[in-house]
Amino acid sequence: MDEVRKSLLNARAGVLKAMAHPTRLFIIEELDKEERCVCDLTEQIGADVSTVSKHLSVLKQAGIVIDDKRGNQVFYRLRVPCILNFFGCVESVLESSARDHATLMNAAGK
Amino acid sequence: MDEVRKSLLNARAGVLKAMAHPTRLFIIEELDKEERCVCDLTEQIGADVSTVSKHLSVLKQAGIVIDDKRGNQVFYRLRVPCILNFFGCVESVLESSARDHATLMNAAGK
DNA sequence: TGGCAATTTGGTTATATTGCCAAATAGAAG
DNA sequence: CTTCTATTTGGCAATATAACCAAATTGCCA
Repeated sequence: MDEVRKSLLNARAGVLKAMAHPTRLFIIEELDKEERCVCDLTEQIGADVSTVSKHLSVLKQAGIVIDDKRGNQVFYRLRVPCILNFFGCVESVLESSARDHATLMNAAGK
Repeated sequence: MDEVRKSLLNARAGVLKAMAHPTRLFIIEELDKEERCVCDLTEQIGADVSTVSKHLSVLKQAGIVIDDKRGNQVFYRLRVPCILNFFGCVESVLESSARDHATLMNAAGK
Protein backbone atom coordinates (compact mmCIF):
# COMPACT_ATOMS: atom_id res chain seq x y z
CA MET A 1 0.00 0.00 0.00
CA ASP A 2 1.16 3.52 -0.86
CA GLU A 3 3.03 5.29 1.95
CA VAL A 4 1.12 8.52 1.51
CA ARG A 5 -2.19 6.75 1.63
CA LYS A 6 -1.07 4.80 4.65
CA SER A 7 -0.27 7.88 6.64
CA LEU A 8 -3.53 9.53 5.63
CA LEU A 9 -5.44 6.49 6.82
CA ASN A 10 -3.50 6.58 10.05
CA ALA A 11 -4.35 10.21 10.61
CA ARG A 12 -8.02 9.66 9.92
CA ALA A 13 -8.13 6.63 12.17
CA GLY A 14 -6.59 8.75 14.90
CA VAL A 15 -9.44 11.24 14.76
CA LEU A 16 -12.06 8.50 14.75
CA LYS A 17 -10.40 6.69 17.62
CA ALA A 18 -10.49 9.85 19.67
CA MET A 19 -14.23 10.09 19.10
CA ALA A 20 -14.95 6.41 19.64
CA HIS A 21 -15.87 6.49 23.30
CA PRO A 22 -19.29 7.18 24.83
CA THR A 23 -17.98 9.72 27.31
CA ARG A 24 -16.07 11.58 24.64
CA LEU A 25 -19.10 11.60 22.35
CA PHE A 26 -21.08 13.04 25.22
CA ILE A 27 -18.47 15.75 25.66
CA ILE A 28 -18.57 16.55 21.95
CA GLU A 29 -22.34 16.91 22.00
CA GLU A 30 -22.26 19.13 25.03
CA LEU A 31 -19.53 21.32 23.60
CA ASP A 32 -21.56 21.68 20.44
CA LYS A 33 -24.17 23.50 22.54
CA GLU A 34 -21.65 25.77 24.20
CA GLU A 35 -18.24 25.77 25.81
CA ARG A 36 -17.91 24.08 29.17
CA CYS A 37 -15.41 24.02 31.99
CA VAL A 38 -14.00 20.71 33.20
CA CYS A 39 -15.95 20.97 36.43
CA ASP A 40 -19.33 21.20 34.66
CA LEU A 41 -18.56 18.28 32.37
CA THR A 42 -17.34 16.27 35.32
CA GLU A 43 -20.57 16.84 37.19
CA GLN A 44 -22.67 15.88 34.17
CA ILE A 45 -20.65 12.76 33.48
CA GLY A 46 -20.37 11.60 37.04
CA ALA A 47 -16.87 10.15 36.80
CA ASP A 48 -13.66 11.15 38.52
CA VAL A 49 -12.31 14.57 37.47
CA SER A 50 -9.05 12.98 36.43
CA THR A 51 -10.91 10.63 34.12
CA VAL A 52 -12.77 13.49 32.45
CA SER A 53 -9.59 15.48 32.17
CA LYS A 54 -7.91 12.61 30.37
CA HIS A 55 -10.81 12.25 27.95
CA LEU A 56 -10.51 15.94 27.20
CA SER A 57 -6.82 15.63 26.56
CA VAL A 58 -7.48 12.83 24.09
CA LEU A 59 -9.93 15.06 22.22
CA LYS A 60 -7.52 17.95 22.36
CA GLN A 61 -4.60 15.98 21.06
CA ALA A 62 -6.76 14.77 18.18
CA GLY A 63 -7.52 18.35 17.25
CA ILE A 64 -11.23 18.06 17.99
CA VAL A 65 -11.45 20.49 20.89
CA ILE A 66 -9.52 23.50 22.01
CA ASP A 67 -9.04 24.76 25.55
CA ASP A 68 -9.00 28.19 27.05
CA LYS A 69 -7.83 28.83 30.60
CA ARG A 70 -9.65 31.65 32.37
CA GLY A 71 -8.96 32.16 36.04
CA ASN A 72 -8.47 28.79 37.59
CA GLN A 73 -10.92 27.10 35.26
CA VAL A 74 -10.30 25.62 31.83
CA PHE A 75 -13.01 25.95 29.23
CA TYR A 76 -13.22 23.60 26.29
CA ARG A 77 -15.02 24.07 23.00
CA LEU A 78 -15.28 22.29 19.67
CA ARG A 79 -12.77 23.31 17.10
CA VAL A 80 -14.57 21.73 14.16
CA PRO A 81 -18.36 21.78 14.58
CA CYS A 82 -19.01 19.73 11.44
CA ILE A 83 -18.12 16.68 13.49
CA LEU A 84 -21.72 16.24 14.48
CA ASN A 85 -22.95 16.08 10.88
CA PHE A 86 -21.62 12.58 10.80
CA PHE A 87 -24.06 11.18 13.25
CA GLY A 88 -26.94 11.11 10.82
CA CYS A 89 -24.98 8.49 8.93
CA VAL A 90 -23.92 6.66 12.04
CA GLU A 91 -27.56 6.55 12.99
CA SER A 92 -28.48 5.04 9.66
CA VAL A 93 -25.95 2.30 10.27
CA LEU A 94 -27.56 1.62 13.60
CA GLU A 95 -31.07 1.70 12.17
CA SER A 96 -30.35 -0.60 9.27
CA SER A 97 -28.66 -2.98 11.67
CA ALA A 98 -31.76 -2.98 13.82
CA ARG A 99 -34.00 -3.43 10.81
CA ASP A 100 -32.02 -6.36 9.49
CA HIS A 101 -31.99 -7.85 12.90
CA ALA A 102 -35.77 -7.58 13.09
CA THR A 103 -36.05 -9.08 9.62
CA LEU A 104 -33.95 -12.03 10.65
CA MET A 105 -36.02 -12.49 13.77
CA ASN A 106 -39.19 -12.51 11.67
CA ALA A 107 -37.72 -14.94 9.17
CA ALA A 108 -36.83 -17.17 12.06
CA GLY A 109 -40.47 -17.16 13.09
CA LYS A 110 -39.93 -15.36 16.39
CA MET B 1 -26.78 10.81 32.71
CA ASP B 2 -30.00 9.54 31.10
CA GLU B 3 -30.06 5.78 30.43
CA VAL B 4 -31.46 6.21 26.93
CA ARG B 5 -28.85 8.73 26.03
CA LYS B 6 -26.16 6.52 27.48
CA SER B 7 -27.09 3.58 25.32
CA LEU B 8 -27.31 5.77 22.22
CA LEU B 9 -23.85 7.08 22.91
CA ASN B 10 -22.64 3.53 23.38
CA ALA B 11 -24.11 2.45 20.08
CA ARG B 12 -22.57 5.38 18.23
CA ALA B 13 -19.21 4.81 19.85
CA GLY B 14 -19.39 1.21 18.71
CA VAL B 15 -19.73 2.23 15.08
CA LEU B 16 -16.91 4.73 15.35
CA LYS B 17 -14.67 2.25 17.11
CA ALA B 18 -15.21 -0.23 14.31
CA MET B 19 -14.04 2.39 11.82
CA ALA B 20 -11.13 3.65 13.87
CA HIS B 21 -8.36 1.55 12.39
CA PRO B 22 -6.26 2.30 9.30
CA THR B 23 -6.78 -1.11 7.77
CA ARG B 24 -10.52 -0.97 8.29
CA LEU B 25 -10.67 2.52 6.80
CA PHE B 26 -8.79 1.18 3.82
CA ILE B 27 -11.31 -1.61 3.47
CA ILE B 28 -14.19 0.86 3.67
CA GLU B 29 -12.69 3.00 0.94
CA GLU B 30 -12.09 0.04 -1.31
CA LEU B 31 -15.58 -1.31 -0.77
CA ASP B 32 -16.97 2.08 -1.67
CA LYS B 33 -15.52 1.55 -5.15
CA GLU B 34 -16.94 -1.92 -5.53
CA GLU B 35 -17.42 -5.15 -3.64
CA ARG B 36 -14.33 -7.24 -2.95
CA CYS B 37 -13.56 -10.76 -1.90
CA VAL B 38 -11.39 -11.41 1.14
CA CYS B 39 -8.56 -12.62 -1.05
CA ASP B 40 -8.36 -9.37 -3.02
CA LEU B 41 -8.42 -7.23 0.09
CA THR B 42 -5.80 -9.44 1.69
CA GLU B 43 -3.48 -9.00 -1.25
CA GLN B 44 -3.93 -5.23 -1.27
CA ILE B 45 -3.40 -4.93 2.46
CA GLY B 46 -0.47 -7.29 2.68
CA ALA B 47 -1.32 -8.78 6.07
CA ASP B 48 -2.22 -12.30 7.07
CA VAL B 49 -5.59 -13.50 5.73
CA SER B 50 -6.78 -14.22 9.22
CA THR B 51 -6.02 -10.65 10.24
CA VAL B 52 -8.03 -9.25 7.33
CA SER B 53 -10.86 -11.65 8.03
CA LYS B 54 -11.03 -10.44 11.60
CA HIS B 55 -11.11 -6.81 10.52
CA LEU B 56 -13.98 -7.66 8.21
CA SER B 57 -15.87 -9.35 10.98
CA VAL B 58 -15.48 -6.25 13.13
CA LEU B 59 -16.97 -4.13 10.34
CA LYS B 60 -19.71 -6.64 9.78
CA GLN B 61 -20.68 -6.84 13.41
CA ALA B 62 -20.86 -3.05 13.54
CA GLY B 63 -23.31 -3.09 10.64
CA ILE B 64 -20.99 -1.26 8.28
CA VAL B 65 -20.46 -4.03 5.73
CA ILE B 66 -22.43 -6.98 4.56
CA ASP B 67 -21.09 -10.24 3.18
CA ASP B 68 -22.21 -12.50 0.40
CA LYS B 69 -20.79 -15.97 -0.10
CA ARG B 70 -20.52 -17.06 -3.72
CA GLY B 71 -18.74 -20.30 -4.44
CA ASN B 72 -15.86 -20.59 -2.06
CA GLN B 73 -15.29 -16.87 -1.92
CA VAL B 74 -16.92 -14.30 0.33
CA PHE B 75 -17.62 -10.86 -1.10
CA TYR B 76 -18.02 -7.86 1.12
CA ARG B 77 -19.66 -4.54 0.34
CA LEU B 78 -20.65 -1.39 2.20
CA ARG B 79 -24.08 -1.41 3.66
CA VAL B 80 -24.22 2.32 4.29
CA PRO B 81 -22.29 4.31 1.69
CA CYS B 82 -22.80 7.65 3.46
CA ILE B 83 -20.01 6.65 5.77
CA LEU B 84 -17.49 8.27 3.50
CA ASN B 85 -19.21 11.67 3.63
CA PHE B 86 -17.71 12.07 7.03
CA PHE B 87 -14.16 12.25 5.90
CA GLY B 88 -14.44 15.79 4.62
CA CYS B 89 -14.96 16.82 8.20
CA VAL B 90 -12.28 14.53 9.51
CA GLU B 91 -9.96 16.10 6.99
CA SER B 92 -10.81 19.56 8.22
CA VAL B 93 -9.85 18.47 11.72
CA LEU B 94 -6.54 17.28 10.39
CA GLU B 95 -5.96 20.41 8.34
CA SER B 96 -6.75 22.82 11.14
CA SER B 97 -4.49 20.81 13.41
CA ALA B 98 -1.72 21.10 10.89
CA ARG B 99 -2.35 24.79 10.45
CA ASP B 100 -2.28 25.47 14.16
CA HIS B 101 0.81 23.40 14.47
CA ALA B 102 2.50 25.43 11.76
CA THR B 103 1.38 28.63 13.45
CA LEU B 104 2.88 27.50 16.71
CA MET B 105 6.09 26.56 14.98
CA ASN B 106 6.29 29.99 13.40
CA ALA B 107 5.52 31.70 16.68
CA ALA B 108 8.33 29.68 18.22
CA GLY B 109 10.64 31.03 15.57
CA LYS B 110 11.39 27.65 14.00
C1' DT C 1 -14.92 -39.46 -2.21
C1' DG C 2 -10.49 -37.06 -1.54
C1' DG C 3 -8.14 -33.10 -1.82
C1' DC C 4 -7.53 -28.11 -2.97
C1' DA C 5 -8.67 -23.14 -2.24
C1' DA C 6 -10.91 -19.52 0.45
C1' DT C 7 -12.29 -18.14 4.75
C1' DT C 8 -13.05 -18.28 9.66
C1' DT C 9 -11.90 -19.47 14.40
C1' DG C 10 -8.89 -20.44 18.43
C1' DG C 11 -4.82 -19.52 20.85
C1' DT C 12 -0.95 -16.68 22.23
C1' DT C 13 1.75 -12.66 22.96
C1' DA C 14 2.44 -7.78 22.79
C1' DT C 15 0.48 -3.45 23.19
C1' DA C 16 -3.14 0.06 24.21
C1' DT C 17 -7.08 1.85 26.78
C1' DT C 18 -9.77 2.93 30.74
C1' DG C 19 -10.79 4.33 35.32
C1' DC C 20 -9.58 5.32 39.80
C1' DC C 21 -6.49 7.12 43.48
C1' DA C 22 -2.84 10.00 44.99
C1' DA C 23 0.26 13.59 44.15
C1' DA C 24 1.77 17.71 41.52
C1' DT C 25 0.51 22.43 39.37
C1' DA C 26 -1.60 26.82 38.70
C1' DG C 27 -4.28 30.53 39.89
C1' DA C 28 -7.47 33.15 43.33
C1' DA C 29 -8.42 34.96 47.50
C1' DG C 30 -7.75 35.90 51.98
C1' DC D 1 2.61 33.65 51.81
C1' DT D 2 -0.78 30.32 52.85
C1' DT D 3 -4.81 28.10 51.68
C1' DC D 4 -8.45 26.71 48.77
C1' DT D 5 -10.20 25.38 44.18
C1' DA D 6 -9.68 23.64 39.52
C1' DT D 7 -7.13 20.89 36.65
C1' DT D 8 -3.49 17.86 35.10
C1' DT D 9 -0.17 14.12 35.64
C1' DG D 10 1.77 9.63 37.28
C1' DG D 11 0.96 5.12 38.55
C1' DC D 12 -1.57 0.86 38.88
C1' DA D 13 -4.87 -2.97 37.81
C1' DA D 14 -8.32 -4.60 34.76
C1' DT D 15 -9.80 -5.10 30.30
C1' DA D 16 -9.68 -4.75 25.29
C1' DT D 17 -7.13 -4.83 20.66
C1' DA D 18 -4.16 -6.46 17.17
C1' DA D 19 -1.22 -9.50 14.71
C1' DC D 20 0.45 -13.84 13.71
C1' DC D 21 0.34 -19.00 13.40
C1' DA D 22 -2.09 -23.23 13.39
C1' DA D 23 -6.22 -25.71 13.03
C1' DA D 24 -11.13 -26.09 11.71
C1' DT D 25 -14.68 -25.18 8.18
C1' DT D 26 -16.98 -24.81 3.71
C1' DG D 27 -17.60 -25.32 -1.07
C1' DC D 28 -15.46 -26.65 -5.54
C1' DC D 29 -13.77 -30.10 -8.69
C1' DA D 30 -11.17 -33.99 -10.22
